[in-house]
Amino acid sequence: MRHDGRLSRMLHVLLHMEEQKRPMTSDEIAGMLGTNPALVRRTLAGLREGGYVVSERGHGGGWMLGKPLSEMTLRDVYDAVGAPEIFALGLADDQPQCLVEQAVNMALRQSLDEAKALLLRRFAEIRVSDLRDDFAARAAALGIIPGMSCADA
Amino acid sequence: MRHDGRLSRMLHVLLHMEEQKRPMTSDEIAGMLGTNPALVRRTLAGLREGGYVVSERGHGGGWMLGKPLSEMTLRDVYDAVGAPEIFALGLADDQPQCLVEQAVNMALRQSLDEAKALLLRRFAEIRVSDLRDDFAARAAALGIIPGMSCADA
DNA sequence: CCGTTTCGTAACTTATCAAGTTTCAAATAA
DNA sequence: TTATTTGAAACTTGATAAGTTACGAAACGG
Ligand code: FES
Ligand code: FES
Repeated sequence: MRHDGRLSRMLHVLLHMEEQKRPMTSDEIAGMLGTNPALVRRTLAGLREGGYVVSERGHGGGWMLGKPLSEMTLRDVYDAVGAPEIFALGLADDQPQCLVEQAVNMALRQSLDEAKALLLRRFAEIRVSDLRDDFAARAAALGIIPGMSCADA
Repeated sequence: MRHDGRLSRMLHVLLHMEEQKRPMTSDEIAGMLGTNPALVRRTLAGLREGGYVVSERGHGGGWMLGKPLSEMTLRDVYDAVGAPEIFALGLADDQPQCLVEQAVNMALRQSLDEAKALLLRRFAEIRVSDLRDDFAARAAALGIIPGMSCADA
């Protein structure tokens, strides 16, 4: 199944945004992600509504962090990109007449809901700044100087 | 995102199959599920390989259970339908050069893997016969006679 | 044997939706 | 004014589960 990479992409962008003190344009970000600026605007628009980033138009404009990475959890970002569907697995029919199918749905829903709750709980425990810190620690251990490392950027 | 209903559908079929002692044709099953016989054959083929159902061709042929529902778990059925992708959420790039993106991937993978492990553990704990029992108990409590209740069937 | 039923399988079409693309208006700064 | 950059709408593309069509093979009845 085709998957939804919005959360993944936005986390990547936020981390790079912190490194750059200046505003980043949608074009720059699109180049980084290997995608296009319209998609970047579309997706970052959600983060702007939550105050996680701010945008400015015109000369010297672009996108900057709206608050420190330590004040955003993965859950916040997940919600900001529209709380996309988590599971590819689904029910054949949400409101079936068939009592047998209702029993199937009930059991599957319960297991899926548990897994979803666990995932969102984990997301709420992880600050975006934790990703940066983990990364910095690992890079330091390898003797690598942190920073942009993408061929596209 | 479009979701994968194979597990859900196959559980539904297995439960109905137990009620009927005679073989059920792909056409009957397709009518039940509101789908078509080719899809039924395609999906049940996986269950046949695991011995969960058996099929017979020709006059009076069709599909029957290959073992009792108490000897199949949801995990077994999940595997038999091809262990489909569980998550709609995915990574933008599985093997990125960018160290920042690697950090994002690592964090997301860990959370997703935990949720997946929990889900599959739950699936392994639930026997298909448990669904039938739950259903029967609830139906009895409501004073409903268990059996086919689908308008299509 | 022959005709019917039913699965087995492959090839093709459809529906869906995130992602990609195009386009232009509006705002901002030089 | 002119160049830059976001904002937003409309449209196309790509991927794939599901749906469809078609025909062969097997089993059975007569
Ligand atoms: S995209 Fe992360 S380093 Fe360029
Ligand atoms: S499909 Fe379950 S009762 Fe008909």
